[in-house]
Amino acid sequence: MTNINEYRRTSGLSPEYALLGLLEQSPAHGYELHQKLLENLGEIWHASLSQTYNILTRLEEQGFIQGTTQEQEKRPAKRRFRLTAAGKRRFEAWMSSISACSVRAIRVEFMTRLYFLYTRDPADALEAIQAQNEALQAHIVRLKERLSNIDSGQIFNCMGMSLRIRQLEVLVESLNECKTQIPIGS
Amino acid sequence: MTNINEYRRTSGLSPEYALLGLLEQSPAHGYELHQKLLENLGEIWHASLSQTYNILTRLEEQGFIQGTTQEQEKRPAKRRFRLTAAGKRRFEAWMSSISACSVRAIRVEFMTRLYFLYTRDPADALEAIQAQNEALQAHIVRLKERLSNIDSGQIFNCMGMSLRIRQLEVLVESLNECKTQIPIGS
DNA sequence: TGATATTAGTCATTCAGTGAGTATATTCCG
DNA sequence: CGGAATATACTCACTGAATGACTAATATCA
Repeated sequence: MTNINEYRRTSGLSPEYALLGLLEQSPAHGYELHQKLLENLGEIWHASLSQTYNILTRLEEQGFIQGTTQEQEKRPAKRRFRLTAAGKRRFEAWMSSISACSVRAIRVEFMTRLYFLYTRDPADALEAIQAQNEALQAHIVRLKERLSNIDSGQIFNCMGMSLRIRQLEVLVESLNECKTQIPIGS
Repeated sequence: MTNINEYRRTSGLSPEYALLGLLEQSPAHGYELHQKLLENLGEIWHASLSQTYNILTRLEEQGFIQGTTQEQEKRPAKRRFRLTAAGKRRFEAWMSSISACSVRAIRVEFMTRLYFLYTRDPADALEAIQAQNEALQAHIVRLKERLSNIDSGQIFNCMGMSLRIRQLEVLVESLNECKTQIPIGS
C-alpha cells in the first residue's frame, strides 16, 4: 500500500490524466503516447513532445507509472511505460470525479474524461454529463449571487463576472447537446 | 534606447500588464498594488499577494519598473515602484494590441485592457471592442474551417472544437452587450 | 491584556510549457 | 544512387505561473 505522494493537488490542467488513461489501455513509450494524444484528443490538448516527456518523468517520480528501459544495439534506449497500481487508482479516482466549474476545465479536462468513459461504456459518459451539468448549474447560482453583491459601480468587475456566467450557461446547453451526439447502444 | 529584453512573448496571461497599468497611474508599493488589483479587477484576476511580488520582482529585473527602497527605522524596508520608460512603452504597446482569441484571454486580458482604456477615454474602449470582435470573428471562421476538416468519426475532437467555437460566438455577443453598458460622454 | 487583523514582504517549491539539441532509420525524389 | 526530408525517440535547460509557509511590525477591538 505505498500511497506516498498519492494525494497531490488535482492538477492545474495538463494532459496528465490523458496519459494515464492511454497507459491504462496499454503500455507504450513516450513518442507513441504523444501520437495517440494528437490523434484522439488533438483538438483538446496541445502538448508538445517535450511537454509529454516532462509529464511522464514526473508521473514516474511520483510512482504512478513505471518505465522499463529497453536497450537497443545501435539506437538509443527506449522507455516503455506502464501504469502502476497507484497510477491505476489515481486514474480511477479521476474518472469518477467532477471537473472544476470553469470553461477551460470543462472543455479540456471534462472532455477528456468523457472520452475515456465513453470508450469504456457510452452510458457512463451520459451519466457524467448529467452530474457535471448539475455541478455547473449549482456553481452558476453561486456566481449570480456573487454578481449581485458586487457594487454596480465596479463596471468591469461586473462585466467580467457576467461574461463568465454567460459562458457557463452556454456550456450547460452545449453539454446537453453533446448528449445527443453520443451514440449509445440502444 | 535601452530596449534589451523589450520584445518577450506577449505573456501567458498574468496580471503583469494590470500592474504596469496601475503603476502608470501612480507609483505604489506591492501591497498597495495588490489591494488595487483586488478592488478594481478582483473578479477578473486572482493573484495572491506573493504572486504579485513575484511579478514585480521579474518586472524590475526586466527593467520595466524600478523600485526605490525606503528604509524605515524599526519596520522592515518598503519598496515603492514606478514605471520606467521601457515599462511605459511596454504598457502602451499592450494597450494598442489585440488579445489572443481564446475565451480566457478575452475574459481576463482583454477586460483588463478595456478597464485601462476606459479610464483614459471611454470612446477608446468602444473602439477596442470593435477591433477585438473583428479578430474574434475571423478566428471563428478559421476554427469552423478546421472543424470541417476533422474526421467526423473523431467525435471528441469534434465536440471539443464545436464547444470552443460556440463559446467564442457567445463571446462576440457578450462583447457587443458590453458596449451598451459602457457609459460614454454623449 | 491578549487576540486578531492589517500592512509589508521573503523564500522555496511545484508544475506548465517552450525551444534547442541529439541520434538513428526510412523513404522519397530526381 | 545520393542527398534531403521525414519519422522515431528522447534529453536538457530555461522561463514563468502559482501556492504555501514563514517573518515582523503596528493597530485595533473586546
